[in-house]
Amino acid sequence: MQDDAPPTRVSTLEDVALVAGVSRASVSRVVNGKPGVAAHIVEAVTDAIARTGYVPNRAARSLVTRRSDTVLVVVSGSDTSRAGPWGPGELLADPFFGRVAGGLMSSLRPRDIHPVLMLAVTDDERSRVLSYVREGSADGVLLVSAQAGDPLPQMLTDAGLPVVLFSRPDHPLPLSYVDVNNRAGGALAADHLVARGCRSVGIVTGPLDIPGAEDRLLGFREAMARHGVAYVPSAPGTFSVESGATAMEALLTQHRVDGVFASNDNMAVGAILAAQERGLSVPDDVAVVGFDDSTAALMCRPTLTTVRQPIETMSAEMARLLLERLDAPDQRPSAAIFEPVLVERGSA
Amino acid sequence: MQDDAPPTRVSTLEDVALVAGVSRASVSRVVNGKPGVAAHIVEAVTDAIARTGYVPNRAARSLVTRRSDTVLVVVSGSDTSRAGPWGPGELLADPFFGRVAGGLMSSLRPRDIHPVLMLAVTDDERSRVLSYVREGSADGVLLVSAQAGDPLPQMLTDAGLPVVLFSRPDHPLPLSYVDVNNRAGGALAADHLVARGCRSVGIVTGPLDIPGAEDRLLGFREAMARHGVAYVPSAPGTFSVESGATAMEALLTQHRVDGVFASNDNMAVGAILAAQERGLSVPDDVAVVGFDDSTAALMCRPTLTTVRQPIETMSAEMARLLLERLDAPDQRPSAAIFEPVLVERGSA
DNA sequence: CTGAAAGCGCTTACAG
DNA sequence: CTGAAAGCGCTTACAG
Repeated sequence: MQDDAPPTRVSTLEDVALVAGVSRASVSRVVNGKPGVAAHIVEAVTDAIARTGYVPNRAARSLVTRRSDTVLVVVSGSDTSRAGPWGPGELLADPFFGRVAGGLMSSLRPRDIHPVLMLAVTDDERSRVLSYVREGSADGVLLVSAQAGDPLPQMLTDAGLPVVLFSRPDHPLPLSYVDVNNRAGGALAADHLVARGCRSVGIVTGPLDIPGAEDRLLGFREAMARHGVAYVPSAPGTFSVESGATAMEALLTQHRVDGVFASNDNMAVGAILAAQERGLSVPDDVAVVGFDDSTAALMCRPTLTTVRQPIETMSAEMARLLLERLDAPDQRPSAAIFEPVLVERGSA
Repeated sequence: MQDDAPPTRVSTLEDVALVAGVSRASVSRVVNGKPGVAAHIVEAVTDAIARTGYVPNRAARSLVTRRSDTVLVVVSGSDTSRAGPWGPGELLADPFFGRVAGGLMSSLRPRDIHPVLMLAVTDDERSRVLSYVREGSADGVLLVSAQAGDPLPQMLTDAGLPVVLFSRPDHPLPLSYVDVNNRAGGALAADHLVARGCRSVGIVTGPLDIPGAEDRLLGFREAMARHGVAYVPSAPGTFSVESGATAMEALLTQHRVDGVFASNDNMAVGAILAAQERGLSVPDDVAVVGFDDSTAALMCRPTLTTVRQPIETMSAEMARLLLERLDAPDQRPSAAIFEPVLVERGSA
C-alpha cells in the first residue's frame, strides 16, 4: 500500500459544519457531548465527522477553555543522583519510578489526561516546572521527590499551583500527598523479627533527612521497645545495594546481629549478599526484612521477606487527588496514608 | 509567608506591549529572539517582561505555529503484559524503560521539547496514539515496543507520522530506528564462553518472534560454528527471571551444559539461581553470560558477565533522529546501530 | 526596523 | 434548540 498523498490539510470544525449543513456552534456542542441538541443535528454532525475524519485541535480548544488536560509528572533528584554507572538515566532506572508511572496512568487515562515527564535536578529545571504550568501547558503537577530538602514543594505551593506529592514533605506545607504508614511498616518488621526468635536485632536505615526513612526507623525502634528491647543498633545507608552491604557488615562485626531490617529492598539485597559473603546463612544465621516489595525481592536468594508498599495503588490515588483538586480548586489539601503489609518469603 | 492573593490573571503579550510602549509584533519578535530588532526596543521589552512576569501561552503559540514542541513516547506491550504480580505498572517496572526515558530526555531537554507518556496495549489505546498526534498535541512519536507483531509501527507509517522506534521493526517498514547489533552481541557471548574453556554450551533465548531475540540466537550460533561447534542446544524464555530459571534447568538436565548465554540479564539471573539451587557453582561448574547490563547485573552473586547495550546512548540518539526528522520532514528514514561490548564480571 | 491587521481553530455568552 | 459573533493569545505576511 503506497501512501504518497501529500499530508492533506486536516479538517476543522468549520469543514464539519459545512458538510453537516449546520453552524460551528452546533458541531462544537455535539463534539463535546453537550445536552439539548436535536437528534437530527447530532446525526448529521456525527456523520460529517466520520466522513471528514475530523479531530479537534487541542491547542485551539485549550486556548479558550484554559485547560490543557495535561499534568506534569516531575521526578526530583539531587545533583549527585544524575551521574552514576548507568549515566543520566540512572535516577529513573529504579523500577520504583516505572511502577509509579503505571499507577498514575491508570487514574489519568480514564479521564483522558496526559502526563508529561520532567526531571528536576538543577535550579534551572525547577523553575522550568513553574513556567511550564504558568504557560498553560499543564493543569497541575505530580511530584515524586527522591531528594531531601527539596525546594520544589515549597516553590509550588508558594506559586499556588495544584500539586500532589508522593511522600510526606519534609516540613509541613499546605499540599496534598500520599504516603505509606512508614512507622507501622517499621513496626511490622520488628514484630516479625522478634516473632521469629531473633535476639540481637539491627537496622539499616535510609538517609535520615528523608521523612519516610526516619519514620521507618522510629516505628522499628518503638516496636522493639514494646518487646522490651531498649537499644537497637543502626547503620546508615543510601537506599542503594552497595550501601546496604556496607551497613550490614558494620552491623555484623560490631553487633553480631541475628536479625536486620533494611529500610528498602535494594539495601536488603545488599545485606543478604554481605551476610552470605561472610559465610553466614540467611535466614538461619541472620534474618533480613526489606521494605517496598520491589522487583528485586524475587531476584535474590533467599527471596526477600519484606514490608509491602502498594506503589501502584498509592500513585493512582495521587493522580486522583490532583484531578479532584483541579475540579474543585478551593478544596483543602488532604493526605492519603496507606497501610503496609508484611510479605513473608525466604529471608526472614 | 501568606499568599492568599487571588490567582491574578496571568499577563499576556498585549500587557507587555503596553508596558513597553511597543507593538505586540515587536514583543513577539524579542520573545522569540528574532533578529533585526533595535536595541532600545529589545531592552524595553525585556524590561517589561521582567516586570510583568510574562510567560507566553503555549496553546496560543501552538495554534499558529502548528508545532506542539511535544513528542509522544509510547510503550507498547501485549495484553498479557499488563496484569502481573505488580499490577498494571508491571510493564513499566522493568528498569529498561526508566533508562530509555532518561536517554530520551537528555536529547529532548536542550531543545525544550517535552515527552508525554502513553501506554499502548489495547486497540483503543493504539488509535489514541494516532489521534493525539492528529489533534496537534504532539509532533511525532517515539515508540518502544515490547511486543511481537505490534501493529503500531505499521499504523504510524501508514498515517505518515514522524516516528522512530527502539529496535528494528519485525518486518521492513520505511521508518527510522535505533538498535544494538544483536548478532555481534551473541557472537561476543559465544567467543567469551569458548575462550573460558566451556565445552558444552547452550543458550536461553528470548521470544523468537522478536527480531532482537532471534538475532542474538543467530549471532551466537554463527560464532559457535566458527569455533567448530555445529550444534547449540537452546531453551526458550520470555525475558523474565523465572523463565530463565526454567530454561536453565532444561539445559542442565538435558544437555549438561557448562556455559550458557541468556538473551537478557533477567533470564541470566534466573539461570544463575537455578544452577545454584542444584548445587552447581557459577562460574566454575557452569558459566553464565547475560545481555543488557541492567541494574540486575550487580544485584546477583556472582555478579553478571554480560553484553552491554548502551541504552541511554541509544535512546538519546532515537530522540535526536526524531528531532532531525521534524526539522526536515522529507528526509529518508535511517537506522542507527550500536556495537555492544562484553562486560566481564564474576559469572563467566 | 516597526506596527496594524488578519488569522490559527476552537468555545461560549447572547439573541432569537 | 440553533446560529452569528466575539474572543482566547499568539505569529506573520504586508506596508511603510
